[in-house]
Amino acid sequence: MRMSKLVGRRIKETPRDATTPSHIYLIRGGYVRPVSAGIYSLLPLGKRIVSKIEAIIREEMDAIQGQEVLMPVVLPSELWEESGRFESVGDELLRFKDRNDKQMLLGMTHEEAVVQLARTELNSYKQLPAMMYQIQTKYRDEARPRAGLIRVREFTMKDAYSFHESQECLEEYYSDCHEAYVRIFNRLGFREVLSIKSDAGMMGGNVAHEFMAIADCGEDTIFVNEDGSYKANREIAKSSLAYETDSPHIELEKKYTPDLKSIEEVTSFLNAKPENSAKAVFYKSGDDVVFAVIRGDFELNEIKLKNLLGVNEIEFATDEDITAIGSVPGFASLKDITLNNVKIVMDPSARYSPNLIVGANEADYHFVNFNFERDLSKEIQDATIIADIVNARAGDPDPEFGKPLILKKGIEVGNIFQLGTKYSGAMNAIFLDQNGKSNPMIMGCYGIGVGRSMAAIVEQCHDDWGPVWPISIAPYQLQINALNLNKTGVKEVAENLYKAFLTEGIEVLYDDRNEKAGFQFKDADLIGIPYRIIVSPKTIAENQVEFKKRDGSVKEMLSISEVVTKLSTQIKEELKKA
RNA sequence: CGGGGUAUAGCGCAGUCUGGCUAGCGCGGCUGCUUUGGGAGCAGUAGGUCGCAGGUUCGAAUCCUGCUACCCCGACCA
Repeated sequence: MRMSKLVGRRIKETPRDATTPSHIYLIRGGYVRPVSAGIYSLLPLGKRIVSKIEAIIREEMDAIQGQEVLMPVVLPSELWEESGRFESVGDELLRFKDRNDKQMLLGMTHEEAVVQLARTELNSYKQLPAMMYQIQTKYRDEARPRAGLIRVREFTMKDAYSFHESQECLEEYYSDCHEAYVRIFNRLGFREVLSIKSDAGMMGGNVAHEFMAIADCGEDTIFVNEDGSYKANREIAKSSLAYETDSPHIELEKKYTPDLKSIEEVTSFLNAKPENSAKAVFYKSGDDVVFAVIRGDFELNEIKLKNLLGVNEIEFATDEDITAIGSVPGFASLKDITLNNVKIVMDPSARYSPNLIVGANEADYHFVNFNFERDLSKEIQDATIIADIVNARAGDPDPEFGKPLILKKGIEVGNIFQLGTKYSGAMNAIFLDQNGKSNPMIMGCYGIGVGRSMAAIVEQCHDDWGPVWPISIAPYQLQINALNLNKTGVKEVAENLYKAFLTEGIEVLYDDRNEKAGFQFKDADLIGIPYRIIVSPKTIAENQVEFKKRDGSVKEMLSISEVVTKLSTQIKEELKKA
């Protein structure tokens, strides 16, 4: 390709709206252009990258017996009514009516569509296992798109769905797919992608993993220990603290704490630390008040609490709710509450830490030296569920190896779920087993965000001048810069090299504009092509060209006669490895 | 959905508080000449519904009212 004709200009100044490196460089480098909030067009350079990402994904999906299909973006609502998601999914599902007033929607994921295919095409155990995948546009009406291509409304996603006759078969395939994902992210050139066990969320099902590209602008927090032997996301990460269970129980005492409600106020007034206190957090779940108790230095994790209670929604309780169970807002204590319509959940941090400061269930008073087993009635102790409901914290020991936890930010570039029969059951996707009996197919689903991967790779692979594309997905493999095109010989040499590399099958971007060196180099840095050669009067005087790698690892002179063979071979070898 | 911000040439911005001639600057575009190893110089030239709609005024980019779009923080998020 000749730069003089390449569509998509480079921009010298940082666009006002762009804040993260991937957003800035993808705009400045002429890869993508915004169209509306969270909706982008791909320019030629961006499209080439995306196509290469897709090609790698296809190879690996095919390698695990995936069969590519293509399902519609626009779907009738009935399908989603069958699964129940037309009701259960919120406003991120874009619903609209066609001219016949028929309710339609834009697919944000394709479980329903693929199950519709599976239930007509797959009827017998002899056809299983089977996996269908597609690379297709999805639409999610995100409340707040952000960070360029990281969180968008319209995006391309590879989504795959597998069908099995048994849980064992699903688990085996799931593990194959996990391995395929590891290969994909390696081949795409990511520096660091962690696979993390995750909460299944709205997809339903049991086992799930998220593939997190580590990056400062990531929206998700990941907890890992120093050597990576423990890793978990915020929803499931735990820390294991040792509690001083042997400490002697000091006498319970009631203290006057006028108008002091927050942990901060109470503990500093009593000259204690937050970890010497317990705090109560009240929620309403259905008719029940949830009385959650955690140690004062922790934060409550609502997702853990919701999972524990087996509910999708909880809301904060009102003062009236709290009063109704015999407690006092701001000075709440488990002591002396009524047990009607109350669920008590206590985090181990509060349960096992001795001599805590807690509310006295009386305005303006707190207890000090509260101890669970000594100071609560048998009924209340028995009614208390002891469970992990707090956020893990940096520096706390991990629950498996006791090593300090480190927090990292990640971008979710892929995820895999063992769905089970959630969709096949609801939508009657059954098969006949060897005994002629009908069973719902057991499903798995597997996603990768294509555009998000491109952005996440920029987050991991860039310097102060622009992206440094891995060769496997670079828009071109080699760039030729010709300096002083009007000086004798430069143009001829550059043109000849351009054609020779093309003949070798190398993808070349040739800067054939008569621009100054600095101008060309800055542009080249923004385009981030891994191999670069520079032809100028100086170099051709020695029958040479300069060869540079974008990552700065190589800078050397090569003779014009050998450069084509040498670099073509090298590029092909590198591509083979990826 | 809550909080904050922005909207003036393709891009980045000034001008708005305190209304006043023909709305400016830098980059980019086009023409010509010079220049040529890290975003060149000179000269010329094109490019604007000042986000939209009302209102106040002799006069509105500027003041008032309503609306829209986009960005940031949070909530939410297969």
